[in-house]
Amino acid sequence: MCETNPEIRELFTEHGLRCTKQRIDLYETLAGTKTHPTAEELHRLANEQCCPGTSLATVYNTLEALCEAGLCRAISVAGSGTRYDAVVDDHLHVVAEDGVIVDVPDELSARVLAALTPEIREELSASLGVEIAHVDIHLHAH
Amino acid sequence: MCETNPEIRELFTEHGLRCTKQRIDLYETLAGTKTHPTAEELHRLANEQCCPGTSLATVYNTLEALCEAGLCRAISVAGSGTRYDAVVDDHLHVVAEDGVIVDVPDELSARVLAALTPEIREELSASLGVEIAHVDIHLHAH
DNA sequence: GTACGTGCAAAATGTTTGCATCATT
DNA sequence: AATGATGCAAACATTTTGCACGTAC
Repeated sequence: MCETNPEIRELFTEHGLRCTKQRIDLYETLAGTKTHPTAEELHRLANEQCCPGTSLATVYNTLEALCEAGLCRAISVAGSGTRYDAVVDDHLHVVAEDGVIVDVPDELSARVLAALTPEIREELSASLGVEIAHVDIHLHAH
Repeated sequence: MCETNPEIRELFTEHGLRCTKQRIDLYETLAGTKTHPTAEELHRLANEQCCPGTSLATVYNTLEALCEAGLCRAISVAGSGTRYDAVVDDHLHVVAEDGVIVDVPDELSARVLAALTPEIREELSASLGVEIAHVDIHLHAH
């Protein structure tokens, strides 16, 4: 790892992001984990793995820039801070009682998401005047 | 309003909650709004409407007790704190860009929630080893 | 009377900001 | 060279905690 990946440089440029060492490393670290880390966890991970000296403020700034650019998603669960996910396609999350977040396999996710048909989106648009940009589904386990 | 409602006393007793003036007023205030207030907003509302002197710490304590007892739900949206909802039946929320949360009409909610069939729950249980207690669906508007 | 809830203030936590320096374009 | 990103520390917002007092059971 460590800021050399040309695909990421291209991805960033396409999305109007400047290619700094920190951003690339943070994105690569985030994309390389399945644990939906918090900002603090990502900070720790990145500093251990490749980028010592990266500040927490930069992690927050970078995550915001990535979210704004559409390259990551913030996931918020009551009681366990904000977590981040480099997978931006709609998919379901299972939230364990301790706040740990696990992805639902794509095939199962797709079957649930299929319920949000164009007709339902249209009815939402008609009754509430909103267009749905993306969907967050949390299944709370017990 | 104001701590006289016998139905709420009964509800609390059934759920093992002690019936204090503050808890009853806070619950009644929360149940009487559709705005999914934050703890701060609920604190302000309750102090204006009936219960001056109620402290913010008590609001937090009470909300936690209510959630634990199953009488309210915490809703968390990235970037806009934790909000609370006295409606504990599964239903969808639309999240506006400014963080405001609006309920999706029951009929539409039910049609989406119907996608979480017993078969899908079973597959989740089999593949991830989890039982789903409740579901949070946020439709993000743009 | 005992166990639990409340209010206050202080502390802990999580996130944002201002500013000087540095890197990318 | 100009614009924007970084790191640090301080500020800020939100939530939790300790403790003395009060209330429900």
